[in-house]
Amino acid sequence: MKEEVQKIVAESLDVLRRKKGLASNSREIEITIPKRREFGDFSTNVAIILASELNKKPREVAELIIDNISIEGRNLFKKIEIAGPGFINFFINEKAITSRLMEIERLGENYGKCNLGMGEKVLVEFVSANPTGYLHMGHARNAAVGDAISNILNAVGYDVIREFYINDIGRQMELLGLSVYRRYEELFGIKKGFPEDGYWGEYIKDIANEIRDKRGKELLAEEAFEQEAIDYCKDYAKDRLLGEIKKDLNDFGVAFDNWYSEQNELHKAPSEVRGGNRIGAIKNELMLRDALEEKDGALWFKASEFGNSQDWVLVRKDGKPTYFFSDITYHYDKIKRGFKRLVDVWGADHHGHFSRLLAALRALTLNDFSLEVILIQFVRLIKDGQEISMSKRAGSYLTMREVMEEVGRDVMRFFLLMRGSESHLDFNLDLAKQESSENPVYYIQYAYARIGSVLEKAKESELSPSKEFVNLLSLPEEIDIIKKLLTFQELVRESALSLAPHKLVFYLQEIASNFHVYYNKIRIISEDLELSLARLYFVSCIRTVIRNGLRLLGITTPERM
RNA sequence: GCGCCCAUAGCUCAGUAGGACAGAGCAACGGCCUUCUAAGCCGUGGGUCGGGGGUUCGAAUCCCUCUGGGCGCGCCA
Repeated sequence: MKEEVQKIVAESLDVLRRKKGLASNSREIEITIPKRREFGDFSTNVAIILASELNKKPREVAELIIDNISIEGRNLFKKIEIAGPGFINFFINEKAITSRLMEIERLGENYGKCNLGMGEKVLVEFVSANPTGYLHMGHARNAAVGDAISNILNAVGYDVIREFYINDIGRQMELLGLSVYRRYEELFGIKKGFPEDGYWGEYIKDIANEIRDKRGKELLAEEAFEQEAIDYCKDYAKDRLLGEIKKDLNDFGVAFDNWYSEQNELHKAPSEVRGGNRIGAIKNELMLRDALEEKDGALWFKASEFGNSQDWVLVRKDGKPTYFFSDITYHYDKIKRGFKRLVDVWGADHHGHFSRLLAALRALTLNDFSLEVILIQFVRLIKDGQEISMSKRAGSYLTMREVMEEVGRDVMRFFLLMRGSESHLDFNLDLAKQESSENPVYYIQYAYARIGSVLEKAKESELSPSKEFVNLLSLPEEIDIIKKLLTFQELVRESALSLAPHKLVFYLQEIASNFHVYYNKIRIISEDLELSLARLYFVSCIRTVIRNGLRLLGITTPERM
């Protein structure tokens, strides 16, 4: 509807341009929905903007624009006003509004979708947690946001691939293996001292126990020969923990299209580019571009020559590549796989990584791509009004699974999506556990279920929603809700453009609230048959929007509550 | 020290490609179930948009500066 208003104003400007030779402005005409009812359904500031260019008074310009609006345009509006410093306010005809319900009904599940992305491939990488422990609430937030963004991008016409990068090689994995092995030794009374920067969590002991149950004391070895045993522990623990991660995410309702193993894809897989493995190929590429330098026995990327603040090590003294190097190769590979648009969801503590990664990709002379990184701020868990402290290394943290079991998947997803990613998020366990109106998830789901219940009731009396009488919908509540329903498509687009699912959350809360108010005030099924049919049609459209919105967030829509 | 993020009602946060008297939820208090689900609704209060400058017809939104928080600045990831 907004586009139509925009078009009408644009046409008027065209006419003016021809008649009066007004200076053309290439700027897009801004149409907004005013906050205040007195300012109409749509408003534009073009007259104010143009006034200074034309050296006329804004209100005079506004009058000219209004005078040249087409007949067709006039039919859409009930009233057009000039207000304040020169805003033009448009008031839409009620009939034009109610008839739009048909579009919602016709599109059904597709209402809200569009073809903005035109089928372009997008790779959304998220969670990508190291398989060294259980997922915690930070990962959960990352998962909820990454998944919702994927859904939203998909809805606006992108071809989305969800990918999880498995960091299954490197120092942290070595530490994991060693930690498990030391715990294993302890089971046989051998105490060699636990690595200070190892993994201290209780789950390491559990894994050690499992290994003992499987292999007995077979793995015990003299210090000089223990590497093989440590490797075994490492692989065993990795498989175990990755299995847990996959299970958690699956139970959370996140389905990755691709699990990308660093070890298999970057170290083992041969490179398509110039022989060797992928990571080796990147080294060659960077060498050719004179971006590398040997120093102190390590290999450095001269990032400072590519716009970053300092140089970084790519290959350690011991010959092993750093995480940075792997990540460069990984992102290079993403682009080579045909993705021109990359979206990464990271924990906020990784923000420093972004510019150096860009510098490296630039050094590789990759230009035709975009990398958008969503930095997720931390989650604080609040229980009994108190913050629960968490430390991954020490192993003292509430896992994603524990919280999910306590509050349920829908509540968890919703709470994690309630805030903008750049805001710290307080996850209030006390509120999350409440099954009442104070819990916003239930509030929205309840609106959905209530509508379903009304439709059921109607069915019993053999009434079914009908578009035939939508013109009877004339209460201000009805008109207002329909107007809001009609902004859904644009809202989805906006959420996609800003990669911000929380906008959808707020929208759904408003729609649900509007419906509950309406429900309490207005009888849907009444003596008036035609009006009843129209209202049933109306509420079923509300239900469609709530359903489509919740689906994008990955939240279920229970038929009964 | 340098860099990034944040600061809006008692609490948790929306609103930031500038727009017309600043919003929601929670918390507090008082009401509403013989009528389509009370996981609901109605009513009441509550803010120098961290401080100070600047740009603009117009600033919570843009620029500068200060203050107070969080995070980063590894041959960890």
